[in-house]
Amino acid sequence: MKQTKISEAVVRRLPIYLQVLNELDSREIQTVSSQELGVKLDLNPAQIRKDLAYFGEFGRKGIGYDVVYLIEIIRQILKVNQTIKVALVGAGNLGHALCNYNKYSKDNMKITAVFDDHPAKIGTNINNLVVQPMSELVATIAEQKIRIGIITVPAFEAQNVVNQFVSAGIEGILNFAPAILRVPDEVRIHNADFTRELLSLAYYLNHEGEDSDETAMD
Amino acid sequence: MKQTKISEAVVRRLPIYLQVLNELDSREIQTVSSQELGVKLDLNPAQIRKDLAYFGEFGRKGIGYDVVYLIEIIRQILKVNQTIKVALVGAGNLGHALCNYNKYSKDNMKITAVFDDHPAKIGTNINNLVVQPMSELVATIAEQKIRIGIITVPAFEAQNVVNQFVSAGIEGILNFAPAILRVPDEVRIHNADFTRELLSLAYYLNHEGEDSDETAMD
DNA sequence: TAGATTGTTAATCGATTAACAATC
DNA sequence: TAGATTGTTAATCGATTAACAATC
Repeated sequence: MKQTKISEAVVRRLPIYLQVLNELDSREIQTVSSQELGVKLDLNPAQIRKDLAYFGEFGRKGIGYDVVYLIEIIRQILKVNQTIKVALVGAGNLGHALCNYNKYSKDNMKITAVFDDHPAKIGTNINNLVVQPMSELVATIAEQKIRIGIITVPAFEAQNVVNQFVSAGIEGILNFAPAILRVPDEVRIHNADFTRELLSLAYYLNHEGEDSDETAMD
Repeated sequence: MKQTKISEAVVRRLPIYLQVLNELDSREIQTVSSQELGVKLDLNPAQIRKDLAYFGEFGRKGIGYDVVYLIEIIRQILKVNQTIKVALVGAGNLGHALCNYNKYSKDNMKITAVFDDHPAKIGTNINNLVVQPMSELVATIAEQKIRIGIITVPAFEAQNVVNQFVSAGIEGILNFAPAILRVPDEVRIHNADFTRELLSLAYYLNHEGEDSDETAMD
């Protein structure tokens, strides 16, 4: 697998490819061209071919890509061909929601440890997992060799959880709290704060009638 | 407010600026420079200045930006200076979690209508809102003049909800279902599917020990 | 063979960064 | 006045797209 320097834009498209491919596979479609993928995803076919070509030659000229094979390849690239264990801190509604996703997910990412420091939560059951106190975080993460952590606590507690994750050796964090968090350079953090998404969505609402102009302009 | 063509990258940074500014404001800091914002957000100060300059001149040379004033300006740009009503479909755990965010949010985006077609859910209460059946979606959205919709149903039901949102005249959709959805050109859809985030995070895990090389290479 | 489609190079497009005059 | 910082132009960098030889 040749590996130069892959841009973040490329990496962010890989899970999307995986999603369509899974869909195609469940409909028992065996082969797909970059052209067809492009239509489905509103992407330029050349971009799709180029993205994949960073990692190797997976297609067949004149034919396209084998769906099952490409799924396997992208899983390998994303390192989710084996089960990846994930820890979650914050056993509220959102934490529950994410744990439940587990059951239906086709991906090999499983939440295998849940933590919360609220006494009422500790010891309760979420989807077959017992909620553990934060004091057990470091030991459990080490024991299970967990490398990814999810934060679903309120904003004011988020930085504290980040720090504990970092001490525990977590390498990647998915943060749902609406807060700006500091991590050391070697730890990666992705923000899934939905208020950001909502706010940027609001920007695109046209203000019709604002100056008595009803035309939808581009 | 001068308005050329604003790139999506710029729009996506505005909510982040708003977040830091709110934080600064709550700490009663009155003025901030692009330099300081850059440090906090790991962004180039020139980029921050340029982003803001697309919309007007809001800073003072030699001084920086007035925090309160800039918050107001960005709210105006994002069109969240008045309350924006949002509809949500899918009263499961995730739907509950998002409704609860409402209470604490400093943003002016409020979920004011919740829908679900599961008989056990209809009529129940979430955070002072009564869950309505889907049959009432069009009427309620028209009545409340709702323009943004959130989807928190399972993947296989998501496209159906999209279609109903579109018929109801919704202009922007925030989708949490792990599905690829089709919308007409005039409707905007943002995906908040957390599995995508998790998968791209997995890519960045180094594979130490894989070829007996423990060095963390950049 | 003719048609389709890949992988890849070159061209284009757009976004980020550097630099600096203006000015608080 | 000297120091700081903006708004903006020009330079750089990187990502997307077009084009096409190779080949199934």
